[in-house]
Amino acid sequence: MVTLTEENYIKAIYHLGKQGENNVSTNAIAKEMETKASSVSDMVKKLSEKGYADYKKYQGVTLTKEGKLIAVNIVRKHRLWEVFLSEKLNFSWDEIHDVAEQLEHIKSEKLIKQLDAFLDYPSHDPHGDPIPDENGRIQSIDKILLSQAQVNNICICVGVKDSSSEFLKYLDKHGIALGTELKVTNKEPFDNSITITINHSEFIISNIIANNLFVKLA
Amino acid sequence: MVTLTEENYIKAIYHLGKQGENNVSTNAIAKEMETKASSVSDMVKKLSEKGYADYKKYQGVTLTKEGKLIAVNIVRKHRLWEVFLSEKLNFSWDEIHDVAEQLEHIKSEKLIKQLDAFLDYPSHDPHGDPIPDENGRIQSIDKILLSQAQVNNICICVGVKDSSSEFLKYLDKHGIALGTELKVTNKEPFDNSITITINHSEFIISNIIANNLFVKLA
DNA sequence: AAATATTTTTAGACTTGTCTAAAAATATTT
DNA sequence: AAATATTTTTAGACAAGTCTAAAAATATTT
Repeated sequence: MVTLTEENYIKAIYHLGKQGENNVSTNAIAKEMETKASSVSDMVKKLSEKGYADYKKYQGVTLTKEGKLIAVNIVRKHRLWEVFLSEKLNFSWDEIHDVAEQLEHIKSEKLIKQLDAFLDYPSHDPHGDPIPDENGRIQSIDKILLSQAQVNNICICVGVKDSSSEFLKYLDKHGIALGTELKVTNKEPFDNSITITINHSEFIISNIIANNLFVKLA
Repeated sequence: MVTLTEENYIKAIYHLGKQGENNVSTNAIAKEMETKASSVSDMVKKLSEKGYADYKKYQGVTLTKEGKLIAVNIVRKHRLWEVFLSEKLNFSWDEIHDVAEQLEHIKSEKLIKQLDAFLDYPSHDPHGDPIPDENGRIQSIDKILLSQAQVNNICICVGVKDSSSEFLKYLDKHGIALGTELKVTNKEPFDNSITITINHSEFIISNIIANNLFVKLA
């Protein structure tokens, strides 16, 4: 049995360690979870004893195969619920996260299976992140940061790197959503700002924005 | 802030005390929650300190107005989720409860508001129990136990008293669902069994069944 | 109404997960 | 490579919620 707290630690290790591949430091986890390093030390020892993580004192922690499976399952649930909240209950980008964070811990295989079917087997969540399948497999798409696109490239917005409420609200305000098509009409070398055209109207976005928006080339 | 455990105790007191009106004994709560009386004693003291319950030592416990509001809100959430599971995710009567028991604790006003709208403001859950409105008001319907119906009464099934998995499966097997119309064709005084007709086919049900099925007169 | 049985409460212990403060290990400077 | 800084771990304490065992109150018998 995996407790709710354990699930949250496993999830944090998974995300901090790039899909659970990399080693993660105690402090990094403490920061992510807003707890103290001492609490992390205790928990990481526990996860290791339960076989969810490999851990040597002072050397950070990595998820085991079993730990990764748990993590990917939580991610699957989280993202399916995000689709539900967005598509069926009209939640906006920035309202989704907190609720999905609670819903992801509901335990019922059937629930997720049926929800998946009800939503017609979505492949990506509203932030453009891929939804792992029942076996934990993740299918990713060819995406680049908008800042890496070239002048005259035509791109489609497929995801965000920063999913903070502020950033999502910014995008909303400027009419940028998943699926929005845009053209890069200029890149300013001085401050790395980018001029883009959406629906024949042109505007300038800062490098910071361009660095947090994933697009694919059309 | 109401903890998950507190919510569960409040809910138990509410149900055991007939919509929170009656006084409930420590032992009754312990039995319902599958804990020990000593744990109940502690918690009931805490609920009373927090203003959710009135409690005098050795005299049992009653919900305050505030406690009742919390309870009715949980009931509302529980029943809305039951409708969702049943109507949208094709859960059967007997699979619903466990999952709804988890979902009822998710905290988000907006979630419940939107879910209510998404389900088109249902008035009753799949077991026939009324769904309290946003202000906690419960609208009940004129229902009687099937055992109280008279010979030749034509009735519509509107709810169950016992919602155990076994009972619900029994009903399913015999083609009895909410909304099913049936006619009482005979009552046997010896064992209080009842003969009913559904769709022109007649069969006999025991007094135990008739005592757990709510109907309204057509 | 005394004796017995049942219910309820208290006291003290245990678990999970948290914290602070101090000690130990590792990293970085100089 | 010694000194300093940072990270991580340990030790001990605390809160929530649970339990067992014993004491106190209430209910039921006889």
